[in-house]
Amino acid sequence: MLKRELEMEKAAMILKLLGDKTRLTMMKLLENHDCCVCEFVEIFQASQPSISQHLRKLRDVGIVKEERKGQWIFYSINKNSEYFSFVQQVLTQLPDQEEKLKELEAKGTRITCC
Amino acid sequence: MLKRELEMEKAAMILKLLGDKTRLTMMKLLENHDCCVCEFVEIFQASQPSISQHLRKLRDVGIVKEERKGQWIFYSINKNSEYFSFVQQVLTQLPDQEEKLKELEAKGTRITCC
DNA sequence: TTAATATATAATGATTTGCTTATATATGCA
DNA sequence: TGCATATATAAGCAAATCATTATATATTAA
Repeated sequence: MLKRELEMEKAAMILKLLGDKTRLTMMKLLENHDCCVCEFVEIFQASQPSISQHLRKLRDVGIVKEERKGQWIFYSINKNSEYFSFVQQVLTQLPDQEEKLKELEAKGTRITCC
Repeated sequence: MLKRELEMEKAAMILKLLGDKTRLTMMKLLENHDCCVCEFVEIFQASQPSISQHLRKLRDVGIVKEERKGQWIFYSINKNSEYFSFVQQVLTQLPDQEEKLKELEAKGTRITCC
């Protein structure tokens, strides 16, 4: 019973996090590719702090993880998160966002060094 | 391309709506049963305006519909909504909330007249 | 070591959200 | 008709959210 309440609370919390266009698109992109912060800045044409704060929220609940690679910090989906399958199921229903990465590659701003 | 953007925007909007414990639980309850406003008031131990306002948000985007039955207004999931399958997929992953309705029945406050 | 690049964090402010209180509307019943 | 019940809406307020600006930290390269 406590569990049931808790689960609903947690699910609502995750959905609220995903209920932002920027974060939702980030997650969809991360579904297939690790990305670094500056790529997101470029993709969303947003300020670096804004992107950084969105990523922090996703990281704080553990649905993404970060890994430094030299100068860059790459984000990826945390497959060990207790929310992983829940999140994944939501993402499956979204249109893919490959185009956004293609645009980066076209501009030559995709970070592929590592 | 416009479509892709639009879809993400819409998906985020729906997820934000579902990203509230009260609304999310409402939707899960409605998955299997129509409910009237006073039942929700009882279940959530919330004020009537608060419940009414949550329902309005769900109705405004069309994922629930209302039907007056005498004195009461019953809400149900709108299966014709363009978001129906999206919402349904999310709900499937949540623990069922039958217990909440059982409690109402035990208290004799479940509206079953119609 | 210094400068440049990538990222995070803190502080601030505008907007949004969700509740409360008060009031309006609609239905059923005496 | 008048009253009780069910619901919706409006107004006001506190808390949460999201962007911005400013600053701090970490890495790389000169």
